[in-house]
Amino acid sequence: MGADDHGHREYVINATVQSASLTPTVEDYLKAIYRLSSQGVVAATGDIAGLLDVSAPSASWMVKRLSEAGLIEHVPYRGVRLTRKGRRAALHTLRRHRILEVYLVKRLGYEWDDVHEEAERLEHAVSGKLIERMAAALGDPRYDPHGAPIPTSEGEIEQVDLVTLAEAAVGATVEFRQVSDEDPDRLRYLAEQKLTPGTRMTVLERQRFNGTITVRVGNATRVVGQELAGALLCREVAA
Amino acid sequence: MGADDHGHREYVINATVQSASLTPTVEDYLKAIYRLSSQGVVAATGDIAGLLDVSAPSASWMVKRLSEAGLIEHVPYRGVRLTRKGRRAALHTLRRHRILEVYLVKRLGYEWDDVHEEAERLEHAVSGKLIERMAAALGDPRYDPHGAPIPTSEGEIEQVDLVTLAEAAVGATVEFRQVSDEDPDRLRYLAEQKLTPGTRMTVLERQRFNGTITVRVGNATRVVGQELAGALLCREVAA
DNA sequence: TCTTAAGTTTAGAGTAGTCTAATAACGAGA
DNA sequence: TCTCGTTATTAGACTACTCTAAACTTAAGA
Repeated sequence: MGADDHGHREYVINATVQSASLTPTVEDYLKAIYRLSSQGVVAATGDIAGLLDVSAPSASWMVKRLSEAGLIEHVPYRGVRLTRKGRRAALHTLRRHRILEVYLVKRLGYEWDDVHEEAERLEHAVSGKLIERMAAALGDPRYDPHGAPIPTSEGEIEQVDLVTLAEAAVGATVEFRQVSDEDPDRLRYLAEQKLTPGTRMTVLERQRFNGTITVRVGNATRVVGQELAGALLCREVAA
Repeated sequence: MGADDHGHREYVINATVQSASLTPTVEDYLKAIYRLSSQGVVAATGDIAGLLDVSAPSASWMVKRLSEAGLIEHVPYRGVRLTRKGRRAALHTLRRHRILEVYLVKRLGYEWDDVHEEAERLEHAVSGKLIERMAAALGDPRYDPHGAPIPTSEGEIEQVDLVTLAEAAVGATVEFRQVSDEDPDRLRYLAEQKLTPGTRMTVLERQRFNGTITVRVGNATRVVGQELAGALLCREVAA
């Protein structure tokens, strides 16, 4: 060692990771990688950079560190995948984030379009004790305000196959289950339209070229644009 | 410039400070300086280092930066004093800390000996909006669980002259008003002894050499050691 | 007034990130 | 198989802190 100084100085990550604190930055990277590799797909360094809004070299540098720490597996120029340790850490942070979101909505009068940013900061600062107290006070919720499943404190997460409304077959009845918490405008729009998780819709028609979808909600008929339809995660329902 | 490079590289603090985020570290330093210079006394660099458990050079370096940012006035080798801007920032953080402490106790079942550490981390992460929601939910509390006054959102703080029980005159009746939140053991002991802020005590006797104080609380007589007595901040009461 | 101890600051280096610019590797089409 | 565009990584610098060791100030005692 010592001879191979590749530009950035080298240091070993100090985390034992058991639950010994990862830095907020590391937690954010792990969450991003988790999101990108939902189906076991490898995440590209560039996608990580894009999601976290950092430069590609920054992401590349962090990937190296994470890999050295045993939190991810990295095949240079190929991509990245969470190890069991990394996945555990990511789900740990995700649990915090989602419990916080529920708490802010249910106990402090936040709107569902307004909780993401706050939770994003708090998830790195709350103790495990506080999160479990919040969870208990809320009756151990299983979903966050946007319908996303909350990992258990043991690190398990419900895995349901959802399709976007954009993908649903004409004639199918689906239940709107989940939407990303990251776009406040979209969330406000959905709230205005009374389109919240749990709503059942029947796909009546799909427009050929603009991708617009017509659905029946209750007795009303509604037209959903392509972009929005692609963001609404739904479960196919028998009837 | 450029020629006078005194070891540490130079950079200008980027904070406009209006309410633009100071780093957590800066907030901690300002809080420490506020505590040390309660009565307008200058705070020594070494005391700041001691309170924050950092080395003297670290404190000295930060003092320089804080001074450049207009948050403190620094006379080298003499000491440090908060500017109006610095005081505002310190009280801002203190408000967050104390609101959080009340919230944790009243809404999440925390014990008063257990809130300091949690609040210490959260105070840097919560938004102003969240703090004001918590404050409103609590009915705008004026004191934290340890009796410390909570600065208003405008940055005003109640200034009451308190004496420690150790200083109270024999024969005097005092009301226990406030105790530091930083020593969990002491707080647990006080809770066990049912000695909480609001308790009235009459000083019956002060032992000559060990400083032990005998007080009457209600109908009971209690002996309070010197160290503990020095930590109990009291208000002198007429009767 | 001189010396010395205590306390403060400077010197210089390390850590965990950030960035831009330059280089290297991959993979798709000719 | 070669070339070229895209993507990834390395090079090197900067920030906001941390530290130890050394130098400097101040205040107090002889």
